[in-house]
Amino acid sequence: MGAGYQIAGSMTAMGETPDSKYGIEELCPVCGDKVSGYHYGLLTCESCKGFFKRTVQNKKVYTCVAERSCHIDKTQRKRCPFCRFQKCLEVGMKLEAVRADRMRGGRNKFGPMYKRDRARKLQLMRQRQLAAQTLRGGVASDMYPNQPGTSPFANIHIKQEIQIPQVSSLTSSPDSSPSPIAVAVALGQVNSTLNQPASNQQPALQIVGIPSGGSGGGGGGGGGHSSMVVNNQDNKLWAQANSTTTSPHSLSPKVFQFETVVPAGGGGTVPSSSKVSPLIRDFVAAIDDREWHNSLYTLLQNQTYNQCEVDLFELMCKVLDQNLFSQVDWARNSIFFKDLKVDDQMKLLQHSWSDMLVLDHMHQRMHNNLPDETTLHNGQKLDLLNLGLLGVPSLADHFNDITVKLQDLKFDVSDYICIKFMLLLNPDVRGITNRKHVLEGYEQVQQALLEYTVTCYPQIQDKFHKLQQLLPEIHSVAVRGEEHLYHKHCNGSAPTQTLLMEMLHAKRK
DNA sequence: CATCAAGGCCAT
DNA sequence: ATGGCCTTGATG
Repeated sequence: MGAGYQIAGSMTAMGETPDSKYGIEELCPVCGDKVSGYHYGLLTCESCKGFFKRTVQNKKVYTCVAERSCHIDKTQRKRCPFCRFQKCLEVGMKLEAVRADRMRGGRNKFGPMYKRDRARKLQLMRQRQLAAQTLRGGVASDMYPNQPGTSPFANIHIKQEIQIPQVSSLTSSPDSSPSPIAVAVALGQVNSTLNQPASNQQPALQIVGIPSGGSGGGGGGGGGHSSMVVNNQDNKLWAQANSTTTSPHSLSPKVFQFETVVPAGGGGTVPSSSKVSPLIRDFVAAIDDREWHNSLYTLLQNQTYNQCEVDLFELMCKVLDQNLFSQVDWARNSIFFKDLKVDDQMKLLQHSWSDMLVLDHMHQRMHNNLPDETTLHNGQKLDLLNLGLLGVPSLADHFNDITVKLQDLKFDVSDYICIKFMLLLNPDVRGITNRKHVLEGYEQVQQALLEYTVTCYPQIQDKFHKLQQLLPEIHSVAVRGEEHLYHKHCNGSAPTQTLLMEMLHAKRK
């Protein structure tokens, strides 16, 4: 996807590896120049390394005299530092890797990541060589005798950790083909194009709550929401996170904390897991809200770092876009859905994405104390609730209304994930080729949720049907949000070339 | 002891 | 301000 992400040298005559050690020669994802090693999170050239360091260390603030979308390449990289730095962030260079204390030498927490990335690339290269050998009629096993995991098609789905554009993967590639239906791209290649910050690393922000807490009656969502703070320019605050790093004084603003304490005590105790069906247990176990928060954090930080003022609507679209990517990523790894053909997957997603976004926001707000507002690094306030409303402030009442009803029903994480599945696996979507499978999945989840509500919440009369009755309400919020976004888009005031807009368009066809 | 990513230096 | 080359120092 990204512009400079090429592997060369592996296809030369004898399968030799010309210069670089691993036979991997890549171009700097920022400017396309020759890569000199891993710098601040990924392989970049020497000059972009230096540029990134200077910018972050000296807290430089650039402005773009054009449209903030200057093309960056080797010859023009000096012309617009603003866009160059933007691109650095977009491709995933890590602010945290610049040390506030300027300590030299040593290693940081990205070391292991670099190592894994090397291994991944090496394997990719081997696969290519193997494939080339096979094509030429050579005997593959001569070169790589039966090593498990080195078959040509093994490990195609290795999760890529670095070198991935964050959100604007679709917007930032300068010379990519016009618009290869973003959904299909996302579905087909999420592994190589999409990567929310790796989940395995220590998350930049810790979410205390574990997704399982019943939303005890306590005033979780409704009342005074805390604000999370992305803002800080003080060294004192830097020291907060990152204790594993060699140099704990990362230069990036680190403080970004939700006061995330899932209402563990209180009225609603977690239903004992023995009663819960394995299906639901697996669903819940697969939820990764840390990653969700992490990517939100990274995006907000990257988008506002080093900028005086950002277009908040545009920022919101970017966040929604990112959320959408995570939806797709979640879906394509989910039971039932993953067995479908891409065409069917696309149809289901096109039909349910906005509902799922709204539902997800309710979940984040109710179960993870996502605040309604946050202060960005540059001091601007971002209305996070607006994300759940898909940009329509007037939907707030309706949204809160639904939230209250959900709270009354003691809507918990299991309910949430089942409903999400039911939204996704909608057997009524037209044109599904494998409707049977979709219906099967839908009914299994439905059944599981029914049993769950009956066994775990006997005190709530008819919880299952009451939950189901809320679906049209969620849908109406989603529909109005979609319309709003679509109008904004037609005005030209929404970012183009995003998965979000692709989704909006797909439905109108 | 070799590696290699981070910071520093300095001619341009 | 840029970018090529140098020094540093934790890691394995």
